[in-house]
Amino acid sequence: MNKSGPRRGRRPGGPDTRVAILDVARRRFLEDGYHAVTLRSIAGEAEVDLALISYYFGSKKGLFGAALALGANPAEVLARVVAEGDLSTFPERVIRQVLAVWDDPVTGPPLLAMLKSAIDDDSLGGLVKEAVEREIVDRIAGLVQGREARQRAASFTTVVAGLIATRYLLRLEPIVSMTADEVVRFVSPQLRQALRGPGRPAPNARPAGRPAPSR
Amino acid sequence: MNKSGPRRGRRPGGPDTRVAILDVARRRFLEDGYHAVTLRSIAGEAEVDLALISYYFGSKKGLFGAALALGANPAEVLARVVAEGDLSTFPERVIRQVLAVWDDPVTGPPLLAMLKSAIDDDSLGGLVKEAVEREIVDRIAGLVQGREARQRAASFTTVVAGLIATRYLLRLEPIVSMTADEVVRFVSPQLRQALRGPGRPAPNARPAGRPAPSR
DNA sequence: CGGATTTATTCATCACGGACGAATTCTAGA
DNA sequence: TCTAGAATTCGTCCGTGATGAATAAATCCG
Repeated sequence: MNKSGPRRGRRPGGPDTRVAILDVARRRFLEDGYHAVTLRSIAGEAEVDLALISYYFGSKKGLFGAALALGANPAEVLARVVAEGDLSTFPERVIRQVLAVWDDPVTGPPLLAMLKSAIDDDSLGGLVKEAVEREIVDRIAGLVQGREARQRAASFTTVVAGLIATRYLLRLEPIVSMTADEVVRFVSPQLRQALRGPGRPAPNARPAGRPAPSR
Repeated sequence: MNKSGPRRGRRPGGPDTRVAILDVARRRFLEDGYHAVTLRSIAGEAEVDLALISYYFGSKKGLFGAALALGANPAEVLARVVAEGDLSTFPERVIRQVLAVWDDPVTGPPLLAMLKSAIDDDSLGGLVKEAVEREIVDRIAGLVQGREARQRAASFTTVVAGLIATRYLLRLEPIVSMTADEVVRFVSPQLRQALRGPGRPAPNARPAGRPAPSR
């Protein structure tokens, strides 16, 4: 009966609400993906009023961004891989590292969620694109050093992107069910080939043969 | 004031409603992507009552599936590519075909939208995944014929997926700005390598060096 | 200490989207 | 012609993200 007590207004105690929300949000987003998660469910789980989310983060996207800003950026991972070992084993090391990170149940889902949301939201996509260009392609290009380094680095990135796309985004068989060793065995030759680059630069020399099927 | 006339009920004339809906739906989905399109807007544009969509297709997803079942499926494209020419030029032909379709301002965007939609909705992703496995991987596997054909076909698919992911999904430089010829030059070696497969099966032989960074 | 201000919280709604069920009317088949 | 089913419309439900007003605690400042 007691309709009582102060209902509205600030509740006593320190405002750790913000981090509570962020905490729950991060976990939920990474578990279930952006669209599947509802703000109400986050608010409920964090034992917080729905409006507080808007209050602190403005919008669902804002919350998502804030939640993802925490930890796990791929650039560091690459940096580590690049740093250790020499160029001859680079492809294998990259694949193993990619698999280690993406297969890991704690680091994988965040990356996946980030990637997915970057894909369906163009503004986020732009950020990812630039980060990848700057932190990955340019870095690899610096490594390979030779003519057409940037294109070769990009080819390399393309193959890695394909691996990620098929194994984690699309979950394509038989890629998904391959062991790490198998993936290394089947994919590293392509990476190596990419680094090596196409045979002769052939700036405009078209030896003979077909003049490139004109379309 | 005449509130009049028969309002409810079946309207006279042949029921071409179903295809009308499908028509609009297809275009809209491919233009704007799954989430951005609302059933109400489709109904409006098709000059049809909202409930008719449920009536005919059950749900939004049902409509999406039905809309995509129509035409422009990549399987046919592959089939055409596979049919003509011999295996030695297969990689180049695939790349050129992929570029032709995805760069085309009329066929490209639809595919892109479809892909994006499939990525952020898992149930749709499942459909795409199965289609790709069945129509692409298995088909290529049938072509290459040899040991580990399926894995080699999958590797091939991975490289193609990478190309699509970087050039169209992520729009990564310098991939996006390459001409078709450049793409062919830089990517086809990897495709060829993928078809060839890794050198020796090497079931458990690990030459020497480090025993694969254990984690 | 005591008001004024800022910060945190709750409640009440809004507008919109998808889905459904009941009612209605037309078409087709016996 | 009578009747079963197909096609169509309306009204409504429920869940979603977002926002504004009201309220109360915390903080600042003299």
